[in-house]
Amino acid sequence: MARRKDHSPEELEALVISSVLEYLTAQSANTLSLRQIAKRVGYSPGTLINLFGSYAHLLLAINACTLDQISQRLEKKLATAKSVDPQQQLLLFAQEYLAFAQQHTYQWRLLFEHRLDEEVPDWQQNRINQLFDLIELRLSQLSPLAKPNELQQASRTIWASVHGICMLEVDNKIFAPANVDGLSISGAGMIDSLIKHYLTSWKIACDENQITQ
Amino acid sequence: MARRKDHSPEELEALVISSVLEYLTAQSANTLSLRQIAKRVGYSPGTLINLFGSYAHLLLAINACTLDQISQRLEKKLATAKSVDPQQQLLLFAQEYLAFAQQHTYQWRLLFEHRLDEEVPDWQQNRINQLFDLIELRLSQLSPLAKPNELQQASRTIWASVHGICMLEVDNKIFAPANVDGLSISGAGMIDSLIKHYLTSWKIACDENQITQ
DNA sequence: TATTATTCTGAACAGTGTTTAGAATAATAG
DNA sequence: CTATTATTCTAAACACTGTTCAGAATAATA
Repeated sequence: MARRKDHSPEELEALVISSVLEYLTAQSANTLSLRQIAKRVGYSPGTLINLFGSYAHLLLAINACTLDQISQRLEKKLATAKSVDPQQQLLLFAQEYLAFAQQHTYQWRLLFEHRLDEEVPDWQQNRINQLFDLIELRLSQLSPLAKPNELQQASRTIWASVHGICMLEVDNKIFAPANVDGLSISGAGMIDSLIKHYLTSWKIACDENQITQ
Repeated sequence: MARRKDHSPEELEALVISSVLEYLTAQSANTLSLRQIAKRVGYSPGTLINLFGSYAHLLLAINACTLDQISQRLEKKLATAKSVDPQQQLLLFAQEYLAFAQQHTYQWRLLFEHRLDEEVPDWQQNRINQLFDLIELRLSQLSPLAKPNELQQASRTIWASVHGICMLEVDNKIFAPANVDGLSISGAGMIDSLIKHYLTSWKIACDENQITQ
């Protein structure tokens, strides 16, 4: 038994990825398995290992795809808001990130649940750094005299915070449907609050810091 | 083979938990298994399942323990800082949370990596709500006229953000040792930045909101 | 002492990711 | 056109996983 060549390696990889992405629209990645995926696309487990290297690397390929999708959406969002002020842009940025997490919950979770034992691959770190750059650019517009390390710290702080809010939101969506006790606190509202308050104070502090020197 | 009764159920449970916690000081929970734990404590896998219900519930028992440890540390920290102002207390609170995450990295990660398919158990939600209450109390001292939903939103926003920063810190610690490119951004610095800027602006906004009504 | 109840385990089961010998086909050479 | 080489793929085996359960070994009780 062998040598079917129904699909080229590239086609098969695309087939696998789209099959997994479809699965992740309805179910968590930890109910998934290599054998299951193999059955789904009509190939043997060994074939998928030949193609991706291992099951862990297959999932990594999914994550690469996810990271691309996120980058694309965020940059597209910013492109439609070139005329609004930097703070508003950062808010749109964060809200778009939250929207992706809400719309592709299981896919988004996989991106952070699945860690290799090795270091984070370069391409992944590059993608992430690219996103940080987008944030830093807006921060420097907001406070033109801010020092590089101030920009770096602020961008990291904001991104980590936004990410934390998204995690809380996504977890609650799955495990605690509709916070019943009185008012429900939405992720969007929290992001609003975070960006607004953090940035207004940060801007003032940066400007003051500049004056005193 | 059977009926040893070397340990009472409570003793065995404690033995298992301490054994796992020790393991987690050096290695991640996803390199662990029920059979491995069973071998480690000298009982059969079935015995541990009889005791905890399932492997997932065994890990849940670990997480219960972790949540207790965290609560205890945070409350102890606050007890030693009764005279400092609320904002400083919140800062200490967050820094202590970060410190725990840094000192018990794998144990802390397990708390969030391991999700049951069922809802979050009541006792876990209660523990978490208790921590939120500690935050809300300080926020209400900081801005005595803030409305309940303002307090709730601010406490959630702060906690989610602090948590996000801790995640970033802990991931980098494992996967990207010592950010090489120029200055390294510390989690402690980010938490400082977050708490300071968010709270100063939040307090002002709450007070202004009160005046206009 | 005989009986009942409890505690525990070994073996089996269905599942997992991964390795590998070799079958089946395609591409190439003579 | 045939023979050889190269490629593609899979089935079977391996070592693991969590979980179930009949039944052995002991404790408690009658």
